[in-house]
Amino acid sequence: MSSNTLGVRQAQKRKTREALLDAGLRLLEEQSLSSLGLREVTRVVGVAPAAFYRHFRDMADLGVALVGESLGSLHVVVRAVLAERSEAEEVIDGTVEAVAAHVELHPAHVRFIARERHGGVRAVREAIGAELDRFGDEVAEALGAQELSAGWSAEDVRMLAGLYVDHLVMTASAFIEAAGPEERRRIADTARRQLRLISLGRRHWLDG
Amino acid sequence: MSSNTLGVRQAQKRKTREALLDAGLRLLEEQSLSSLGLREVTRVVGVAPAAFYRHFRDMADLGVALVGESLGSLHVVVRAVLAERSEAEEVIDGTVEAVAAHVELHPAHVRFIARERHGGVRAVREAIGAELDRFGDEVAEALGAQELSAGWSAEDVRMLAGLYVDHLVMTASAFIEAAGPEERRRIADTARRQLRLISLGRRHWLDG
DNA sequence: TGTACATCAGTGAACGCGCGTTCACTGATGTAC
DNA sequence: TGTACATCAGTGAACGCGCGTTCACTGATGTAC
Repeated sequence: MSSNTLGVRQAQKRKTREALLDAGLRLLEEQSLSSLGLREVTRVVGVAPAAFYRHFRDMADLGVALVGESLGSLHVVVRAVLAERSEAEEVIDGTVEAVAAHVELHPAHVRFIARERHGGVRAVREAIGAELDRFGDEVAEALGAQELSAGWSAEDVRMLAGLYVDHLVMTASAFIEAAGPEERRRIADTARRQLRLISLGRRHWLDG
Repeated sequence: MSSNTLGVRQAQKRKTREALLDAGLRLLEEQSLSSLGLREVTRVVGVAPAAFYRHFRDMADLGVALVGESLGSLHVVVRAVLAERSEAEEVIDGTVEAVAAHVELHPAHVRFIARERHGGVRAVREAIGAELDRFGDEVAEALGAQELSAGWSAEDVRMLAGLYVDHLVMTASAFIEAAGPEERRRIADTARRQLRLISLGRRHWLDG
């Protein structure tokens, strides 16, 4: 076995682990983590219940692993949006489109985060909270580097970043529950106007 | 039995029903509705499991009843805040204080709403969503009547109202998870500044 | 006021079922020489 | 390359347990006269 290829055994183990995570995520579309059963998950994957313990201590442990996976994919979106260097209006449109596209592409991930952010499993709640804080820090850093933030205190920049992150999560959650294209359009439209209003508040912060 | 007093039988039934709701709410501080058991609830109340069916079809039914109870108490707070007629800055301080006080007074109600808003039980999710929409309508009506909203379209007023309601829910959820007085102060401070920024955006909406 | 009957909230036993966890095991993969 | 032994992901049977739901019931409350 070479140093950069996994042995057959490790590769198979990783495959099973990912199958368990996928099955869990799928089953969580219709229930909460605190009611998801170990046997349910292993049944979907097609392994014996006891095999679960080779990968996770319990369902909370699997949940924490799902947090990393779910928010990792969102990280990419946020970074892409922050890298934008165009006009404010375009940035807003781009952000809302990126969020809509992300929800379309990874609905189960987004639903999981929305559902468990305040869910019944403390370890998972805390993992999501910590990860969203890191998002906030990242956004704050990007905002701080912009001309518009000249003269702002670090605290105020972080407060604005928090508002953006919260708004992003609210919007993503709204998209998830949208019944059809008509409702999605309405949600996107409202989100854009809210971002515009926040953007206006930002521009007048120092002379307000 | 007079027309405005309940018979003994009805009074006792209502008492049991309320005991079931209270027990459910209490147990939901540490888990989600989709994992809350009927036997758990009846055990806390001290009645036979089968007695549950005299009051609710199933746990989802009990959950929907809790939505009314939980958001009913918040309604009072919102109305009080909206009735304020003082300076913008005072209104903001008053709002944040009212939210903090409400969370202090009814933590279980607030936690329930935060947890189940995107939780695993559709009927409850929808009941919460509908009720929050009604909050939005109510706030929009109050905002629309203010001078600052002259020249605004109804849609824009509703959009702003939605932003306020979402922010209120986010702030209440943050208070719930706060570890101590220090963190609560930080959350209140951030919430005030965010409301101030939104308020600025509002003032410049038409000339933006 | 008293009596006879109706209502119905809550009981308690029973049911079949799926749960999480344990355990000794198997057999393919990995390692040492 | 071949052999002997070690590792360990996944097995399958077993366990005790609490679950939701049903049912005929009891006895206090309510109603009609």
